[in-house]
Amino acid sequence: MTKNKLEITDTTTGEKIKEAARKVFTKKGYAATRTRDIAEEAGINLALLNYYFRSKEKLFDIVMRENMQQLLIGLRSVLYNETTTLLHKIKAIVSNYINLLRKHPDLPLFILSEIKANPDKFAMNIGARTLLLKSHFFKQVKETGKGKINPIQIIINIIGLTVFPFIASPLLKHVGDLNQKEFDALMKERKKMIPIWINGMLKVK
Amino acid sequence: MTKNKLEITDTTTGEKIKEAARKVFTKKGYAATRTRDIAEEAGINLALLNYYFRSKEKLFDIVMRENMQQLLIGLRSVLYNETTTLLHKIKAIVSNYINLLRKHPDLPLFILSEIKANPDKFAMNIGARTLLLKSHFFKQVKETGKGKINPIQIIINIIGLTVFPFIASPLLKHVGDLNQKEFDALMKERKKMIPIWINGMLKVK
DNA sequence: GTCTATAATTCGATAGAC
DNA sequence: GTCTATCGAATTATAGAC
Repeated sequence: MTKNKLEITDTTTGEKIKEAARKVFTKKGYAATRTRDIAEEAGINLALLNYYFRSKEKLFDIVMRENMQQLLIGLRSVLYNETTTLLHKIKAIVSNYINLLRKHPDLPLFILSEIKANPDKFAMNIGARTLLLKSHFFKQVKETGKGKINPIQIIINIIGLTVFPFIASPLLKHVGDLNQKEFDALMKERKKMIPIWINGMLKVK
Repeated sequence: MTKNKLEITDTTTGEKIKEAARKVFTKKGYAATRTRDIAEEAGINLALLNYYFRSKEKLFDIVMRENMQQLLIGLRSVLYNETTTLLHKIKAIVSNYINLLRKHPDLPLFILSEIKANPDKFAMNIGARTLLLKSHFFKQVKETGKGKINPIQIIINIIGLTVFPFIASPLLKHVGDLNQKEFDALMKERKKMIPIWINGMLKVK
């Protein structure tokens, strides 16, 4: 939730290639990406790409690892803070992720597609699981819902309400007849509304 | 919301190939799919696939068109029914889509990925837009929210809460430590809960 | 209609000069 | 480190026999 690694503009050749790879992979997915496109985007030669990263797959793994880290950076400090209210945490999570996704709208669809395409590669360390399940945040959700609602459902809703519009943006823009500016305004409004909606879910019934 | 075209088991060779193509395309995406895989899945030869459908892309277009239709079948009759309440419509939409997605969980991620990869190909007829915007359902959402809430936000939420868990299921199963059976139980529960949550959103604030 | 064999192309990766 | 040129594998598509 702090600094944005995806925006560092390093000038070394290796970094130039990685940034080009991130851009092309994220836009087209692993299978549809040609290493030639990455080389062109980076303004270097195809051979040089293999010189630096040995193979398409190794380059992909590095880029993807950094993408995942990007999404988790700062999350722990929010989830495990024992001095803030649940509502405060929800506001922080939603607001920070919407800010991030407005800068990198292709990220979630890309990551979820690649996880589905290769679940074993992302057979994540138990850490990702415990990060959520052992957190103070999770306890707060459980307590606030007090047996009336499965906390997992609330987690799904927070993430879904936040992330889904970016995943479906081409569709939403079309059926909702929205241009980029209007879409962006909707996302800004959601930063305010999602915590209110979630709060309602925790009290309903 | 009625019959399920994806489940028709036609015995003609053309249909066998189409069903195999749907299965492989949906699982792996267009770029990662090899026509050889489709042929093998269909139990026929690679040459025969081209004999029937001329090219990988033409076969894909046909399958995708049917997939999209599948998602819209029966929707019009719900959206334009002037005799049912808004809550009743929401229940019908959510329940029917969750039922469909439990049978075809890969469908949304596949379709949204391919739309993003090739937005021009899906430059849909104005029909898809007006189907929603001119509907009685949309009027009801607008009225019920009475200026306090943008109806588009509510639409996003209905679809997002319904579809997102299927898009993110590999991730959810991992971080939530859920097996398929538990995941399925959550989705069943959401059929009941989503209309309640949406109802809360329409009254809040 | 269905098959085997192969042409034609694309793409990841490497050899080798500078 | 960086380039040009090319190899070799994979893949779509087709030719031609049955």
